Amino acid sequence: MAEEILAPMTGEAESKNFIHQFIDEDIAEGGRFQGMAVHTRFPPEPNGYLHIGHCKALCIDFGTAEKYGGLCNLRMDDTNPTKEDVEYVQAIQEDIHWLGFDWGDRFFYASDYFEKMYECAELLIRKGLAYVCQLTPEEFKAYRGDVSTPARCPYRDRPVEENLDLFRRMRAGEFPNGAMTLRAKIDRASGNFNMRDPVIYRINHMHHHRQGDKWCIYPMYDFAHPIEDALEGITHSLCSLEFEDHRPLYDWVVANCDLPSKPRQIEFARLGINYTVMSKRKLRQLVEEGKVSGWDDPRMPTLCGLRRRGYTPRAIRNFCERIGVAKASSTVEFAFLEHCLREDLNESAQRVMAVIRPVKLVITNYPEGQSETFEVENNPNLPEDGSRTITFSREIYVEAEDFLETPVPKYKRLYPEGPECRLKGAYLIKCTGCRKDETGNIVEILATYDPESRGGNPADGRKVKGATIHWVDAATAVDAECRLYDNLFSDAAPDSADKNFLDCMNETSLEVVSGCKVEAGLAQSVAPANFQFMRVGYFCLDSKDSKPGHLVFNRSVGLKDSFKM
RNA sequence: AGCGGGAUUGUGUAAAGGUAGCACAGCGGACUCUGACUCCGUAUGUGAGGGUUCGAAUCCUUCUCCCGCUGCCA
Repeated sequence: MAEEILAPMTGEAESKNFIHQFIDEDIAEGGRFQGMAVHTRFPPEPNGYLHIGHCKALCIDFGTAEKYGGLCNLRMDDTNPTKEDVEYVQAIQEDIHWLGFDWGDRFFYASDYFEKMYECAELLIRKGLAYVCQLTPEEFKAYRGDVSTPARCPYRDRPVEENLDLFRRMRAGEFPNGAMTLRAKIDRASGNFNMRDPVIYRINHMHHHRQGDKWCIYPMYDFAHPIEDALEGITHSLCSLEFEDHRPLYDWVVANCDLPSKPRQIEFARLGINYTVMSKRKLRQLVEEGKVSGWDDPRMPTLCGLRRRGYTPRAIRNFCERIGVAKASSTVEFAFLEHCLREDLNESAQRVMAVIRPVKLVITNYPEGQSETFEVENNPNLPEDGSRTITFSREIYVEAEDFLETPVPKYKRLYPEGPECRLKGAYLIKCTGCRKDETGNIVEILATYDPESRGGNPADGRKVKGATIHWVDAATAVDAECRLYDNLFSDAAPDSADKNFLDCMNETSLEVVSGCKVEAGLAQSVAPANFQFMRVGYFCLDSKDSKPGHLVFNRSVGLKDSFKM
């Protein structure tokens, strides 16, 4: 199963990205990675659900390790108890497994290294490379300086013994939150503000989801991360572009903390998709303010949301691999994600017929009271998926837009005196007219069928000029409610997705259509009959076990996206 | 302004001095029992100027524009 998911869909030659080139150079020159296999890590902070952007990082982290025959660890980067929760730890693991990545037995928590990090901090103090600072947060900000003014700190030259004593008392819980910090002594005048004596430990009297109340001081990311990497023997620590400025600090920690290995940080551009909000903070806001039903709302770009919208692991991973890796920040078109999904679904999804906005069609020359059945294939690309039996009779439902009283140019569907059309898998019909109610709405389409075309094949082999039309039998069809989901911000301009994202989040991204008609057998497989249509021309069952089956609809359906004429 | 990055067609990404290619999106057409898929065709690109070279997206130089950083977040 995993292999199936892992198999690439396209036969494109594997090309080297700039990360591979860096690694090749590292391997070629030997040096600090002498004899080490390439080892990467995926380090999410358990403060939210994984989204499509994380998948890019996942593919890079796991993919790079795989390419070089190395390993990739999964590590919860839980150094700040303020935002973290166990709820997320399990969800993250599930989502990663769903995508088909496997970290084997290499699952770690950064917080399990707290003792070692503390030792590193004491080491820095003893080396005269760290000091306890008692500036209040407000003072700290005021003393930070600016591009032309170096930072100041009156506590910078505190004697080593005093620093050690204070730091130990910080750990012992003698001081309240914010009373003091441990700072690295680096360069108060650096143009890179990360190097201006950065805070490496802060006091936070708070229960940690894993460490409980053992600690009241917590290491900062910049200090903790290189230690985590080094302890796990990571050779290449791949992260996104905004950490570029932090690399000197990463290297400083690695150089000064007497660590077992010297990992290298390499940065790449994070994923941006137009019309899509990727900020974890904002996604959380949507959840907390009830704008969506949860992290797995099908409109969310979270992996669990995409899953409910019908995305497959294969499609998502293929997408992430095909968008490439570079350092230039970029925005991929949402249409490409959809393409990758269609590509996968076209191969794998079982077909079924359903009509979203049904109109009755009466076959006037078909005997009343008669019915018959047809065998139709479930997937033309996958004969092994078998077939199913569908019922046909005098009255059926077709899509409202499959009929036009007066056709537009190139319209190949039903209209009076129009071309012969094929009812998929059943018969050839010709439209003869329609019936309207007093307000002019079309309530019934009238047609005649060719009894000599059972199965959709005319006896004389003539070519069918019209289109093939999907239908469901009126007598046996089951009512369903369809939920048409669009991406969260389909109506928003690409950049406004970020600006007024809550305003952009509106009901247009979800349209509920009742009175849809589906094949009887299909409705039985899920109760209640509740369908989610994606705007890419496929839809899925939103079954209770969260394992949607894909069903191909006869053409693109979408909120703004009815078929082109 | 200081520091760090970046710029190849509408979008993303290749081309390590030698024909600017691929994918998506677009447009046109063919095919088709899904207006899907597939296939064929087509338009659009090396940010700007100088230099080195037989030859530059690639090397040098000047400029322009874009992004990130001034949390006791990650």
